[in-house]
Amino acid sequence: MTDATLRDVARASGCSVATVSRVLAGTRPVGAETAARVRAAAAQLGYRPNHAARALRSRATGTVGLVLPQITNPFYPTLVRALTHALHADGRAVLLADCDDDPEAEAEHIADLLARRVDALLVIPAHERRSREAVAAAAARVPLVLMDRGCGTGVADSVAVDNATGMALVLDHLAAVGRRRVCFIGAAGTASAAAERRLAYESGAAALDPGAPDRVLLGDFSAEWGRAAVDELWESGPRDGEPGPEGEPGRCAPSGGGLPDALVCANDLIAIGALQRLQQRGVDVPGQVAVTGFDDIPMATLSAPGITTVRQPVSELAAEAARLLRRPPQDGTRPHRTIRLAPDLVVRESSAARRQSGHSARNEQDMTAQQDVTAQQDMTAQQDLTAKVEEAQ
Amino acid sequence: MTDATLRDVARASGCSVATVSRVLAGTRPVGAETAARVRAAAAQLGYRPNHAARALRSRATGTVGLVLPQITNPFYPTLVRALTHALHADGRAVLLADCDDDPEAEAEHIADLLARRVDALLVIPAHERRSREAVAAAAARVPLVLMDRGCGTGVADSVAVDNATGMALVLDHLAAVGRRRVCFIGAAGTASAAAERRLAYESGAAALDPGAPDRVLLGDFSAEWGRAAVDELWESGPRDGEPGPEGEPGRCAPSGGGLPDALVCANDLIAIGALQRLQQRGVDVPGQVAVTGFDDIPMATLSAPGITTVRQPVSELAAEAARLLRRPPQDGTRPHRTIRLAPDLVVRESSAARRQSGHSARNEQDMTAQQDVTAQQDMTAQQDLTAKVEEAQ
DNA sequence: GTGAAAGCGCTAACAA
DNA sequence: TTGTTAGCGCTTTCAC
Repeated sequence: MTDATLRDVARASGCSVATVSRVLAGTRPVGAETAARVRAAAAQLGYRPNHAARALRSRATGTVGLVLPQITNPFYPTLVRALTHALHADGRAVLLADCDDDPEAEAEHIADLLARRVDALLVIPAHERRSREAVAAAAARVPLVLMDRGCGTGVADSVAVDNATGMALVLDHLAAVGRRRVCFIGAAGTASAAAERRLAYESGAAALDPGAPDRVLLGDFSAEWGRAAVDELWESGPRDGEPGPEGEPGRCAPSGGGLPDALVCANDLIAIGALQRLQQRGVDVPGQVAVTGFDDIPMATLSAPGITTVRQPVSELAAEAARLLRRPPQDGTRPHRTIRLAPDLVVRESSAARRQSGHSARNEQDMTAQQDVTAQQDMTAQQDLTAKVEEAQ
Repeated sequence: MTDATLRDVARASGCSVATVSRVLAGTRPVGAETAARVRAAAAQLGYRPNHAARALRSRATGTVGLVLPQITNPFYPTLVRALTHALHADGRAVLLADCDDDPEAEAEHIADLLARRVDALLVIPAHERRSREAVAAAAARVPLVLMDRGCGTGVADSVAVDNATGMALVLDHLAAVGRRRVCFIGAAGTASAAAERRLAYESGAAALDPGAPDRVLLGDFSAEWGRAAVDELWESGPRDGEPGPEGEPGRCAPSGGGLPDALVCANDLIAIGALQRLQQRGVDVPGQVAVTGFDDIPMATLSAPGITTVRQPVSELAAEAARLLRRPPQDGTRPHRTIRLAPDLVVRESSAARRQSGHSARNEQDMTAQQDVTAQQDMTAQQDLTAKVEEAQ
């Protein structure tokens, strides 16, 4: 049994295909009675518009391409979920492409999606530099929004978490629970998350301790690195009490000797690895050392103790991306928008104040430091005015 | 600048659109020289076929719908990755829909995907019973493969892990490392994973201990439940040494008293919750109690100790699903295929042999020897010899 | 082996 | 407000 077409509906309702099209697409005003008749006939025949025909004619597929570096990155599923929901709410379907962190695969996927005539693209670039060419080329053809990561300057609109604010929330919190000897375990490189979080730490940590900004260890965004960093600190770092030698920058170089009382990790994976290795070494978390993460991936709740972290405003990020894609196509080269949304701090046991040394059996008490909604909007608006924003180098 | 069309290529290469189409689609034999000329012209113009037009004409979109209950379920990202790769290798694009565990949303997404003329559907049903209607209706219109979960009998082809084999691997392994007093922490309900894993435990555990098949606790597939189950066992269960009262079925009812020396969990989330609560109670894992999971989600590696678990053969599952979708459409009502693929056991520290136990398999003795803080490696390679199917990775 | 022509189902001009 | 007409870019008969 073949599907009903517009013509079938037209015949059944006794009017022309054009009228039926107008009723069903809501493009033009149509007489109430006719409209009713058309709708009845359509329902009766179980009419389903053929998107392929519609796409061919109207040059719009109602489809958005979503290009990810690796869906197995633990932060992305949440984001993908929010994005698909936001886009489906707009009546758009989502074509998914996973690039396996390979910029060449990414370029191919982008080309394929373009050939499939997606109306727009949402891209989390696989590589800060090597993704740029393909992304820029695509952005010239369809509306394109970069998410989470950047890929050079002035390529396209972008939406991401405000890393600086997030890091500031962490540092404020650590100060409030009396931590001073903080140390940053981050990721090397110039990608936005790595660089911005590191810079935010370096500029904010001085408020806790003059030596803190120099206590920085850089690796990558993995649990493996979190473990290694703790080993580095606890093995080659100066012992508690004895004044340490002046360390090189890039190593953890406590100005007054002693081990850190808080590890600020650039993401949750690092934090999980660090936490794990601390526990294996018999270090009490949070009793002796607090540990914080970034992103609030599902695992951050599941570890024991749960990890204090910065929750990315996933729904808002998705909504903002969807909004950018809804905007009418550009007349000429309007400057790109860079939208940064303020995150929340989620306080869990890994950063509890020292006296309540942590084996509270209740793991689920996430205390969300609720961020003022107005402030967040202001943040957005403010950034909107700054049309062009340079990536931190 | 508008895209080049077939006509453009035809003009540039001095032949008809039909010929160009045949060259580019490879549908019919074409003179070698003409073909070369066409290809050159196409490349020169940067020709990209318009999929919408192609779809309209050939009634095939080259697109597959992937319908998920919740992409945030930690097992799915890996599966989605494998599926998209397998499908992209076939030149198909993937339309993604996330249903938020809601069968009604699922039905809508399926209808939408059908309206968008997907060539086929891949569905992980949100609900064993309530997904059935929409799935069956869709299966009547396009090739449809169920993955991971079922939804009633005889609805469509399906591909899933062989839960029975997986559970048998776990029980064999526990026997080999000298565990006898095993207890199952599973999920209630009739959904395939829940029911099959439970049944496999019940029929396989007797080999370890006559009372084992009755030691079954049922909740859901969450870490929360894993924690609760441990509380139930350690609080209301009989103390070590004292003979316990005959317990009701559904509770853990050790026939000879005493706490379990191994917790067989129906998935990794339960295992993570159980492990966590055991540690909070000061129970040594694996010293006193072994813990095993199922699925091998990323978190299973990240916990300390790493969790011994059953790794789903994700690439093979994806390949098999893609293969089913490639098959030509059915003539009449051929019976549906149900494909079950054997998984591997991944031995990690959570089930290491106790040092005092004298007679364990060689593998596990090696394991024990390596079990210091730095031994974090999966023992997959060795176990592969025991497992019934080798991974093609 | 190649070309001409006829649509796939729909929307957008242009008339009425 | 409604109908008529012309395609969107492609594949696929059918001729040659």
